Amino acid sequence: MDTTAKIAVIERARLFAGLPADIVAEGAETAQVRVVGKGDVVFRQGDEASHHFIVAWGRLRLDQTTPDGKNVVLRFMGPGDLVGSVAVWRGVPYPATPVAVEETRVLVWSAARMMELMQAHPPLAMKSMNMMGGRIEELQERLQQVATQQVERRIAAAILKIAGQSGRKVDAGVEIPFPLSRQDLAEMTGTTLHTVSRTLSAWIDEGILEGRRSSHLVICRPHRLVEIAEQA
Amino acid sequence: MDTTAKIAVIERARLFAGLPADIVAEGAETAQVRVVGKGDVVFRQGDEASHHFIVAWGRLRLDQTTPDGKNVVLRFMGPGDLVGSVAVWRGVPYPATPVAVEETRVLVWSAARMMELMQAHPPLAMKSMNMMGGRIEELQERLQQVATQQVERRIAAAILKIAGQSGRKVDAGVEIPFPLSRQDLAEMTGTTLHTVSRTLSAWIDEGILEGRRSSHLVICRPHRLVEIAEQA
DNA sequence: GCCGCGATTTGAGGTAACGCAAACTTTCGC
DNA sequence: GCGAAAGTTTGCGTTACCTCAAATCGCGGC
Repeated sequence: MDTTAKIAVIERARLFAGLPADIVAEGAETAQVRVVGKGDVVFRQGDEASHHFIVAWGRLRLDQTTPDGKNVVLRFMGPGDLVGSVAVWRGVPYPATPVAVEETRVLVWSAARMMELMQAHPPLAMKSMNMMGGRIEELQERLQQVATQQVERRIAAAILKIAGQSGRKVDAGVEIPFPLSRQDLAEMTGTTLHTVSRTLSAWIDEGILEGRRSSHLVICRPHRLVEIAEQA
Repeated sequence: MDTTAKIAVIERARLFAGLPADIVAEGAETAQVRVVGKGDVVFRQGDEASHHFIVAWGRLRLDQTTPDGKNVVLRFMGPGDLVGSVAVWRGVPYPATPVAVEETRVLVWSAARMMELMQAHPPLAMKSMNMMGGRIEELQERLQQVATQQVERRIAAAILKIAGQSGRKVDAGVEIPFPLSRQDLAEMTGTTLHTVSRTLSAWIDEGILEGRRSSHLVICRPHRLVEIAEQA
């Protein structure tokens, strides 16, 4: 990937979006590129946090494993998303593991290099705070959902959120363009894959979804899903 | 409260901790003070985010209300904690309501004034990012707890977290020095006050806690609570 | 094209926790 | 100091969801 391609990626990333061309170019020049194969990890939970990453192409699933072996999916990340920065700033080990759910390319900066960029260009730091704020809001919303809503609503909300981030219009409705297993949805919503499977089966019977035994889900009736997600 | 007193407060606040005296003094001079009576709010969820706050004395409970009327306690905040900043930076309405659980004093900065401070003193922005990162980690941990652990463990973890933040040693053990209702604990852990009451009753019978029908909880056997919070 | 393994579906039974309800106790306003 | 209101305890029936179990399907490897 040459600098021109990197600039194209970075411009779309929220961290650099709207900033002057010279800052974008400087960011692009100092970035390395890394290819992460499907199923491979960018880094592992517990590793010392030494680099910042931005997703260029592809899709990552951010997993957090508990001491007793359970797994939680914190979020899915796509092009433009920032990975690892929180741990780098705080000087703590990465708290989760990003796994590629399809072949993915990431841009990489060392902690020191990104620190230089930020100190040279305060707007970068402001954008970064803005993005961290977005994460906080998202986490607060999910905490509220898991704490107060029943499983069916949480699953609906999770699917809608992913569709909103990554969905693509196809003739049957909105497609989620990467493999999203029942297990993934279960670990996003704090339930079991059995319950997810039952719930999706019911929705497929009602014509809300398509994708039985298939890894590419299609939402046929998004409005109905929204109703379920918001039902009292 | 005069500037000297404000400086004393700000020095202990994580946002200013360890920074040169002149920055601290400048922060103190530009801060207003506001008294918030027990049960009163600093601002309301949905208000336009116009000011940053730091708790000087007292204790706040950060509540988030859902469209269908349920309530979640996002966190308790004490001296040194930053309130409202995330929403100000993002330019979105405050996403939650801080309620004083005892008489509380807060320092107040307008959005513009804090922006000036941050731009004049980059270390302030770095500290702020650091604190936001802490919030993210905390929220991820709680999400994981609510999503994977059963109620008893979550209640134990919530009590331990509050004790760690605000607990005071007394001869019977560690006391939580502000009123913490069963309802509060229920809304922190995503359960009902009935379940919290039953659980605490059992723990009081076992001698782990004291504080039946009293608003000041005392943890007599913290180690036992840790075991419960970590049990497989 | 066939086989084996992982993902999904579906069933049956159990249970943790909820929802409702009522009694009781402490706190707070007057 | 008294009464009302708020917070807490406790019992009981219900249920949403989990756990265990088995059948089925689809995909990748050979």
